[in-house]
Amino acid sequence: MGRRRPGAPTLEEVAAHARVGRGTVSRVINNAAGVKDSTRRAVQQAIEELGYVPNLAARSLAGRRADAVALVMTEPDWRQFAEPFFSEIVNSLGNALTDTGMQLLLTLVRSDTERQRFLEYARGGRVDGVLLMSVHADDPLPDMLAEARLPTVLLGRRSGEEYVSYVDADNIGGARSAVSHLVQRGRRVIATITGPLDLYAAQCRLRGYEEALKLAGLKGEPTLAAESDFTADSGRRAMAELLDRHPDIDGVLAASDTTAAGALEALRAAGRRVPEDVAVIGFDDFPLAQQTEPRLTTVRQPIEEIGRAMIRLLLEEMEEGAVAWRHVILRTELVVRDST
Amino acid sequence: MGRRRPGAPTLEEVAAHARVGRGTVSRVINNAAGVKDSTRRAVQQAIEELGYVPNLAARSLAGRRADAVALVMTEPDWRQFAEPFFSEIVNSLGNALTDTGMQLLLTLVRSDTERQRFLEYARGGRVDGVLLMSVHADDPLPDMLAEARLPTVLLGRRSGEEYVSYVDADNIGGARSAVSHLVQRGRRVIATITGPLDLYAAQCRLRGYEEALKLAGLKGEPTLAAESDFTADSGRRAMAELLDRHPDIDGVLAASDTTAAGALEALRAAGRRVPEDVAVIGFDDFPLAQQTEPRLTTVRQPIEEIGRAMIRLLLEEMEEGAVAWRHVILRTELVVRDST
DNA sequence: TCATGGATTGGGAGCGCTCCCGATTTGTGG
DNA sequence: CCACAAATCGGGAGCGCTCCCAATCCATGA
Repeated sequence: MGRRRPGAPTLEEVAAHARVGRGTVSRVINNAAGVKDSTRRAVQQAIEELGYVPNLAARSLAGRRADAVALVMTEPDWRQFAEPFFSEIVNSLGNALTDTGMQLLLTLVRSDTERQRFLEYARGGRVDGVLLMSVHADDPLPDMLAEARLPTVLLGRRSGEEYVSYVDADNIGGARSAVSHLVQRGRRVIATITGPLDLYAAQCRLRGYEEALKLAGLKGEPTLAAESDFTADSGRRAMAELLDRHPDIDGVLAASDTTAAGALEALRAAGRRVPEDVAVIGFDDFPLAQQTEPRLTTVRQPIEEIGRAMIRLLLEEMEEGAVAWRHVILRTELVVRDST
Repeated sequence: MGRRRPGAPTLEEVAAHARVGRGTVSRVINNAAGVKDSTRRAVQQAIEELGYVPNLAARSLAGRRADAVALVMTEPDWRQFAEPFFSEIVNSLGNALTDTGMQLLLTLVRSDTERQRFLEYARGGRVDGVLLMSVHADDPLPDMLAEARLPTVLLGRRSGEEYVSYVDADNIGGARSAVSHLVQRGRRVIATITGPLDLYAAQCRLRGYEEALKLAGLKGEPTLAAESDFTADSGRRAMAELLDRHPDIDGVLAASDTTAAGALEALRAAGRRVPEDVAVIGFDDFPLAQQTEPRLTTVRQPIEEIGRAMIRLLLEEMEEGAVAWRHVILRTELVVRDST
């Protein structure tokens, strides 16, 4: 099954063709120093003429490196995958990786079989490091990777006691400042639409919400919180439910911009004006936040910085061999627009 | 950069530990026949005890195979990536690949640099085959892969004269039967919201629409067609535009369910009842089609079959070394629900 | 009991590349 | 023109596995 085309030129053939040694060709294709300019050109010409492409398996084997990192989505529910957060993150990781010469491979782990297969793939040395996103509290994969001594960086953490390296946004602080802003705007009955609460990030945002209420001397009732799964649809439903329970709501913090967009629709359907009757704040600051009507006030997550930080941590860990875990928490920022 | 943990046990060490030869261990880990049961068990125990994991680079090098296929998204516009079509397809490909033991790697090609890097990766033998989705008419990647003799299968084709292997749905037939159904329902002013017309699939659906109109003796004006990019938002806009141009529209064929959902909203906003005033048909039959109000009549694309067919073609091509191109066109089916 | 042939098994010969050290070439100053 | 160091270069020694053939084992039937 799947033999490679035979007769692909090898490094040795290039060397013969250019009348130099193997080492020299190797130096040239790896852009290493210590090759006379004239020689380098001769080799490059030979490569050109033969249409030589290095065999990456051989390179991996000899060099003990794969020059690739995997981005793993552990999400049995595929809907998640289609959310903008995902594509934004992939984008920023791609950018951050561009000049390292490494390939970014996305991998999907939807079942135990697939988890096992990925583990074999990773432990088999096909990737130098692993990036994990949307890790739920009970996901064992990070531990398995850590045990295998594979450089690993999580996007977000599974709990407050996470040890595996991670990059996270300051969810508590972001939510807190959002709610404080609502309070400053004179809102008194402030509800929240949370994300799925088995995600630590969602818990943190809820915590920030509660803290800010307490700080403002407002009482936070459990009935002022409704859970969503980050989709617009669930946001719509949650908002309708909240309005049902508390018709006097005048402020809402949503778990994401997408959710907030759903909430806006529900509010419109219920005949509430935004922001006059109800002020709404989203979370993420995706492009979407500027396309809603009215444009969303939201808590900006520095996606680009998150991507860069993840890659930086991963490279560091690869460098020194996964002997320590590093954590980075990035500041969030309130972006005030028209919905508050 | 990125040395693998040293001291990982090798096949040779396992052999020594189990007091057998290298070949025997190889046979065991590859589940090959011709090993006595008792020997097999002994080897398995040794593997267990040493925590042995095969080095995939070495396996690739010696076996001239990668046991992985890449799914490439060539889409400079990331929004596309977040559409349900993508996750559905990935899902079905994942299923189809499950029992081949191969890894599915998603790769993103957003720029020329990335295209080049991917090409090196693929030609370097890191994957045995390539699946390409959402290929636009002017995408050179399929040709480059074909030239490199890499087994390749497209999802959809770039034009009517596509030669590279592909799996496609019968877009013309699907659109035609959808419009015929509208005609049967007594509709006379039938519009269409097309997909981006640089996608051949979108052209075909438009063609099917036109053919059916002609068949029914209705005249099709260019102003009865509006272009979208498959998103709900563009569907909404296109529908509003169509209503503007032809207030007497009583039937619409949308380019996808997502687009149709947008169209439904625009119709509602314009005060039209569906299906009483205007009948709407989507395309794809995603779960979404059953969640709209009213539930969508739509043209079902057999996603699961498409995934299976793509994998089958790819495996065949890998088997025989990309000496021929194969094409499969899958039948589509009208699913009648409440919007017509 | 002993050939006979199929079932197992061992291990040599690579796969194509990187690493690295010793050899060769080149350049420099006296 | 020569000694000596620096800049280049060549190629042996693997990396860990699969392939495959020769060697060994074993059950059978005459």
